[in-house]
Amino acid sequence: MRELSVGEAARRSGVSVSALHFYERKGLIRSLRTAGNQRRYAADVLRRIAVIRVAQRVGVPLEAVRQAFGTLPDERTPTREEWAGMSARWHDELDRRIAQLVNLRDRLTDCIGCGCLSLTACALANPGDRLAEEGEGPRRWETP
Amino acid sequence: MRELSVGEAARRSGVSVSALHFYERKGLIRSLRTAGNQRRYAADVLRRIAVIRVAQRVGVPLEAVRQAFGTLPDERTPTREEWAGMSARWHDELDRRIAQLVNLRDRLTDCIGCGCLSLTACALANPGDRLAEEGEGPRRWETP
DNA sequence: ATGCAACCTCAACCAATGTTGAGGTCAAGC
DNA sequence: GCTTGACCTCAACATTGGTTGAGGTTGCAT
Repeated sequence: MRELSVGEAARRSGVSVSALHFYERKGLIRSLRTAGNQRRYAADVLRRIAVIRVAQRVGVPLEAVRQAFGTLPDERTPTREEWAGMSARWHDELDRRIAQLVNLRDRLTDCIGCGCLSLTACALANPGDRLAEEGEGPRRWETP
Repeated sequence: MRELSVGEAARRSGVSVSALHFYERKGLIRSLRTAGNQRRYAADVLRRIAVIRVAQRVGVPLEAVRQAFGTLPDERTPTREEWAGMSARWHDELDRRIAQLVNLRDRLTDCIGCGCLSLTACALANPGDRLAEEGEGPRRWETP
């Protein structure tokens, strides 16, 4: 079975049919059509959906994913190397998110220790504090 | 200055006045009113807002924060011990989120190694895989 | 006592991420 | 060749987390 119908893609990926329609409208995935106008997906759609799911777990908006997908070929199924490149970039993004959360956790520990949570001296509470704000996560992705 | 107006609270916390109104409507913060019906916040509102901001960074919905706040006294400003208890629970939540992301990152590394991202054998792509799904984040919070 | 910034409420709107339903078509097995 | 489940489009609705604006009031400084 070389091509997938929406229902098959939905079952295999774990997302709903309506979500697949939605992703297509948003330009995240692409389908060929049968003579009768039914969607047929190339196998790479499952990889794309997997990436979308990872993205959502780490809080990256779909629009940023769409842009990331922009680096992949449009008409051709991406090569393993092209996917590996994308995956490496995701790995870096996860590294940043993890570092951010660790930082946050450690600051929170400090705050418990000092009893200061949210007072003016506390980095967590003070949005002007560059150390607390470094990163800001998804924004890095949207404007790299 | 014992009590804060909305404008002051907004400036000190870094969130907008309209967001404060919104949090109040949602039951996350509480205000006293002057004779002329203007809001006056007790100092602990800044801690609450700080917690809200941390929550949003790690993807916890406001409703879950509201429930967490339910453990704090309603009429009285919480004691340091009560805040410390909440902070400790946040610390645990951050630990879980961090563990989850580390897990995800390492699985992604495997996928780069094997070139499998999103194929049926891949844990990231297979939602039925309990190892990949463990945690699921905020849900733990909503129904603890 | 007056002016003006800051405040009030309420309703409408926004964007992201989908879901639901109506009304109609396709395709595969009996 | 007919039935039945899967599919199509399009529009409306849902939820979260707010913002914006209209129309009116308060309170601090002069």
